[in-house]
Amino acid sequence: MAQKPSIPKGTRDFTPIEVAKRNYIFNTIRGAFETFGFQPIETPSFENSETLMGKYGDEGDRLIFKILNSGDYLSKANTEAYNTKDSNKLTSSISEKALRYDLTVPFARYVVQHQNEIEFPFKRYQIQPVWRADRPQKGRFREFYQCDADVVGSDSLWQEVEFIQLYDTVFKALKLEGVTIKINNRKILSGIAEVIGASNKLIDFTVALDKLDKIGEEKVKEEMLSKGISQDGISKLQPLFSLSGSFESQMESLRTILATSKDGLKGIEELAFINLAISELGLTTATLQLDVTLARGLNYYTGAIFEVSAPQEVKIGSIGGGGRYDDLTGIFGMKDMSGVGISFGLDRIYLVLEELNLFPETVNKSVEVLFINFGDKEALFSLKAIKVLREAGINAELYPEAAKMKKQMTHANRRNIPFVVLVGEEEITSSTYTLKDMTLGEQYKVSLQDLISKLK
RNA sequence: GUGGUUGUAGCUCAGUUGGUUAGAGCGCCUGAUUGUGGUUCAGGAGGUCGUCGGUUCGAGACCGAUCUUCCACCCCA
Repeated sequence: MAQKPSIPKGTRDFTPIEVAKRNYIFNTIRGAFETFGFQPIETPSFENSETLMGKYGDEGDRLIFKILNSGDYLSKANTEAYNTKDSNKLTSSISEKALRYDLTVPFARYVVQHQNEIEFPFKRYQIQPVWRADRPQKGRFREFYQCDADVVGSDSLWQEVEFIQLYDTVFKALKLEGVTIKINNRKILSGIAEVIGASNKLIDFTVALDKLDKIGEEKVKEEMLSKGISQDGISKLQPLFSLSGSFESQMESLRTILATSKDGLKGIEELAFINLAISELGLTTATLQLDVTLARGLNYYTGAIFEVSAPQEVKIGSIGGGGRYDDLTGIFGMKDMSGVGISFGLDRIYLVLEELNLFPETVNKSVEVLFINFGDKEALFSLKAIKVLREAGINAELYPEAAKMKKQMTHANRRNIPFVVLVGEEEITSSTYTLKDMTLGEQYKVSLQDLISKLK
C-alpha cells in the first residue's frame, strides 16, 4: 500500500453525480429506443477472438484488447512466431478471447446464432461498454459506452428514415440543439470511384476524401495521388470539391457527375427517398445534411452512412454514427440479411451536455428529505414516519447518528437534500413534524398527512 | 503504433538564472451558535513537489526512465 493506487490509462471512476448524469442520458436514449419499438439484448464483454478479428480492418485488429490464455499459455505458443518475435502470429496462439470492440459485430453473431428464435425484422438495442486499445484524448477513452439500435431483416429505406427521426427524438429530449445529422451513401462513393477509374482503391479513396474539411483540397489530392489514384481521375473529381448548397442542389450536381454509374445513381435515388420523407415529416432540433465526403470507417456499410456532429461550438468529434450493411451476417455464414443501425456515443454526449450546461438540476437530487436524529427515542419515531413516506414513494432517510445538529444540517446541505424534518421531544408530544425547506430556509410544523402531500 | 505536451495542498494555480522552514485563492476542520445548513467573524489542519534513478556542496526547478493528462498523426464513439 506504499504506492498510490491508480487505474489504467483511458479508464475512469465515476462519482455519484457523474453516474446520475450518465443515467440521465442512458434513460433518455433507452426511452427513445423503446418508443420506436426496439428490444434490448446484451452480449458478453468478451468474445472468441475469431469473432472479432478481421472485422474492423488491420487498424481495428491492432486496437482490439486481447485476453491472454489462462494457465501455462507459453507451452502452447507458436514457437516459430515466438522465436522470430512475430507478435501478430504469436497472438493467436496465446490468446483465444478478446474484449468487445463494438456492438455491431457481436450483434451480427447473435443474430446468426439465434436465427431460429428471432422474429424478423428484428429491432434490437444494446447499451454496453466497449474497449479499444487506442491512445486516449479528450472524448476518446479505452473503455466507453455505446448505445446502439439496429434493425435486421428489412431492406426498406423507411428504416433509415426512422433512424433519422430517432436521432432527432433523442437530441430533442436531451435539449441539445444544433446537432447535424450527416448522411451519405456508400453507393455514391463507389460510383465516384468507378467514374474516376479507382474502383479497386475505394477504401483509400474514401479515407482521403473524408479528410477534406480537415486538411483541405490540395492535401486530399496529394494523398489520393500517393495512393495510386491517377491524375486524370483526380481532375474528374473537381466538381465534387466545390459541391455546396442545399441537399437538393448537391444531389443535382451529383447526378451529373455520376451519370454513367448505375451504382452511383442508385445511391442518389436512395438519398432522395430519405430526404423527401424527412422533409415531409420534419425534424425538431437536428438538421439533416448531405455530406459526400462522409466516409467514416466501417468497411461493411453498403448503403446509407450516418454521422452525427455535436453543435459547432463544442470541439469534439462525432457523437454518433451508423449506416446500412447489406450483408453483415454474411461473415458468420448467414446470407442476404440486411441490417441498418445507429450508435450514440454516451461518453461524448456527456462531455457535450456538460460543456453546454444542459444537465437538469434535478439529476443531483438523491433523497427528498432527511430526518434529523436527536436520539434513539426520536429516531424510532422518525423511522415510523419515514416508513410511511417511503411507502408513498418518497425517498427519505434518517441521519444514522445523534450527531450535532450543525453536522446533520451541513450533511443535508452538501448532499443537496431539499427538505429536512426535525422531530424532537416537543414534536413527539404534539405529534407534529417540523419541516424545513433548505432552499428557502423556511420551516413550519405539519402533520404526517401534510408532510406526505408537501413532499410528493 | 509514431511525434509532442502536462503533472506542486481536496480543487484551480503561483514558485524569478538551481540556494534557508514550498505559497495564494477556494474548499476542509474547530469555535462564536448545546434545536438549525447555505451568509459573516476568529482560529486551525493539510504537500514523499506524479514515481524511480542521475548531475550537484545544494534539485520543485537541470538530465534520463516510467506512469498519467492533453494534442497532432493513424483511426474512431
